Amino acid sequence: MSETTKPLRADAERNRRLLLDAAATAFAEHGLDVGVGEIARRAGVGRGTVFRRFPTKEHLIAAVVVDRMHQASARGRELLADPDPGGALFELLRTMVQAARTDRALFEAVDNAFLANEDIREAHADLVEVLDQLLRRAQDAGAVRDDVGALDLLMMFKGVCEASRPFNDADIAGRQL
Amino acid sequence: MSETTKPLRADAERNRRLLLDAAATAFAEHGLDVGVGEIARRAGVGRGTVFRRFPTKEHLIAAVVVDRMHQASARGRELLADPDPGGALFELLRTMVQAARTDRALFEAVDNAFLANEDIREAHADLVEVLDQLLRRAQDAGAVRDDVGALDLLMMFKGVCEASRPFNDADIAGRQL
DNA sequence: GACTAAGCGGACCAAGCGGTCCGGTTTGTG
DNA sequence: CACAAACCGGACCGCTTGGTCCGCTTAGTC
Repeated sequence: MSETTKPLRADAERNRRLLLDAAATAFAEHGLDVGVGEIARRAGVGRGTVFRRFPTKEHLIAAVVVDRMHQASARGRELLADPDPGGALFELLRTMVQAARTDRALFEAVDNAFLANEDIREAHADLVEVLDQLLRRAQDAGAVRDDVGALDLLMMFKGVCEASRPFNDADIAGRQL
Repeated sequence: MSETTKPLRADAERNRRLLLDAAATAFAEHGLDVGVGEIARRAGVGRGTVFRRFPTKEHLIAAVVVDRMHQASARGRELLADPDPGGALFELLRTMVQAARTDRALFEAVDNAFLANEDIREAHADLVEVLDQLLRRAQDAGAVRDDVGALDLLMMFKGVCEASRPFNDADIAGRQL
């Protein structure tokens, strides 16, 4: 895909992960406005390190988004092997809703940065692809109506997230199918 | 209600309106992070004026939110006289969706500031009340199912906003009823 | 084990922010 | 018309933030 970057040194790679995770939780807790300093502190590295790994704060954000999307795609691919197609699809959606509720700030960021960032588009396309496969499989199994596409799902998904935020149960998603 | 504040001088009142409007459009265009300076510039007043009228930027935001909510309530009250109860309710929802799409930043603000601000709670309660009346009227006329409350509507409303944002048609709202 | 390139941290900088203050101007009242 | 109170604008302040720089440390190779 976009792995044209040469491998980082061991410590660099380690810190990259630390930063990605620290940033993710920081964003989740305090919104996208958390200072770079705070993130660096949480990751246990210096501020300078952040800016060498990610030339700009926006790059950091984008990287986190991409990372999260990859996680979702990966989970989706796992679920492709699940014996119950309908359940598998449902499970992924549940996971995504859950994630979106915690990492809310990130998904706001997606809207803003969508057009601008190549990597995000790529990761997003990948996610849609997996979702699509999962969906078709569920449809072939007769677990889901045939007249919906993956994009419909994704859009609906965002709606559900937004609507369910005030409450604490995630099973509202159930009514949708 | 909360009109315990004594009447402002003519120019002061005028500037207040200018600021409220300028802030609303500024927020809509550039998000809640627009500087106070920018808002002042748009309104054609000095920065100092902003802070005398609204002691804090947050107060400004809250005031804009309240203002917008009042507008919605007012529109709702007008619609109470509409001969077609179902259509009236639907019309208000459409208006709200439309408004929320443009003033998106503001409705995010509601989440954040909800608990904190008295005036917002008040305006919100008022809005819910009108919505409730409109809803009951529509239900009495048999235009809407009986098993939904105003709060259900409001929640659903937010969901619809979020979901429909990427697209340009607002008639997705139609499917909900 | 020594050499070098990559990586590190934190001092440093400029910019922009929200918020304060005060000398001059406007409003409207008697 | 005069006068006080309310209001105005913008210079000013302190603080935080994203981003740069450079002397020192570490990883990996021969």
